[in-house]
Amino acid sequence: MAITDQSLDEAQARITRKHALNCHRMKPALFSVLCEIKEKTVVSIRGIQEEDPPDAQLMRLDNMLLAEGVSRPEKRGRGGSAAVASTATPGGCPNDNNIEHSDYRAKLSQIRQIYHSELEKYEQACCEFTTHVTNLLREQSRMRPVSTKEIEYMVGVIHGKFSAIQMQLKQSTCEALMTLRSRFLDARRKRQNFSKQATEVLNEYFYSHLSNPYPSEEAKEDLARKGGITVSQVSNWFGNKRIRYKKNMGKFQEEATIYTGKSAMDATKARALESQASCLSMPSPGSSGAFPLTSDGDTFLTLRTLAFLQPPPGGNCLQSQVGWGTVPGSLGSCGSSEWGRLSSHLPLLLISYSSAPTTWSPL
DNA sequence: CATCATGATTATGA
DNA sequence: TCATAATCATGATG
Repeated sequence: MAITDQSLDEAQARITRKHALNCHRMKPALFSVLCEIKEKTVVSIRGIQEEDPPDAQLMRLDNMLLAEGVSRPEKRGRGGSAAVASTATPGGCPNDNNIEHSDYRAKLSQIRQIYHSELEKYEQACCEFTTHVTNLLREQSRMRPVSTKEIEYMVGVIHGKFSAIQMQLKQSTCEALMTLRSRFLDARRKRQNFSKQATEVLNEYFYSHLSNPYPSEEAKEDLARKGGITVSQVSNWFGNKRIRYKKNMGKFQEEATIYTGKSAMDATKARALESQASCLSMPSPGSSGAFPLTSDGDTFLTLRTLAFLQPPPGGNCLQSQVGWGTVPGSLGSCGSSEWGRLSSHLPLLLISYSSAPTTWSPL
């Protein structure tokens, strides 16, 4: 902007005019007249506090922003009470565990950044405008009657306007959040088959722990790592697998032979074991279900144990399989034929499986 | 396009 | 809080 002589002159002129007015001998008279007029015309200024009611909506927005980790727990005075109320939800941190999508996080932080910079801008503008108006009114108060209450009122009005803008900002931020979220959820819902590696690893574990296919947290982590999937995916998989296996064991026989065969052959002593196992021949149908297993230990130990040991006393080893079903007597009906067929191919495996159906509840 | 397979979500119960 | 069972929705296949 060019500062011309002319503009300088004009400014100068304005200042002198003001000064002249202030010093004019008639000024006190003018002032009192203005006071009188005001007295008659002005409507009493109502209290400044009447912008509270529509806060329910604002609180909802605040809560959402806080829950999403967009707005921090907030130390500012304004709206502090709302923020306090919302801290009742302890999930302030984005520790949702399930939400680890990097894309999601990136977009979220982008939203957060925009939100904060906008918020700051508005606040700064609000401050500037407020001081500007205050100064203006103060200055004018020398010329005309302006009570401090009026100034406060104006400030309140300004704050009201700006908080309306803020609310709009919050609203649009929330909208952005919603769309982001829904997009993310959609993406999550979109199913993608696991890699061969993953299913392999999972199936191997499942079939070699058929007696108790409940991997511990560590085991899940291990499987997740090996399969390149998340722990919750492992959990999902096992949940689905257990129920579907139980529902239709026949359908899974082939798979079972593949995977248990695979893991069995991995062992160096597979051959020896097989011969041992075949020596056992078919345990009588009635007794097969009664073989207790040692917890969820590995199959081969179990096989060995089974091959050489009679059922140990106590027979409480199945306690960990309770979840697989609590009706011991159900074996004969639902399990035996399946196991029989399976075992005709792999006598050795029959034993490792034999404990599983014993504990399954009938369908 | 119909159908099955399968990963994810939801409702429910212990 | 976890497991189960049912269900949803999509991917794969013929």
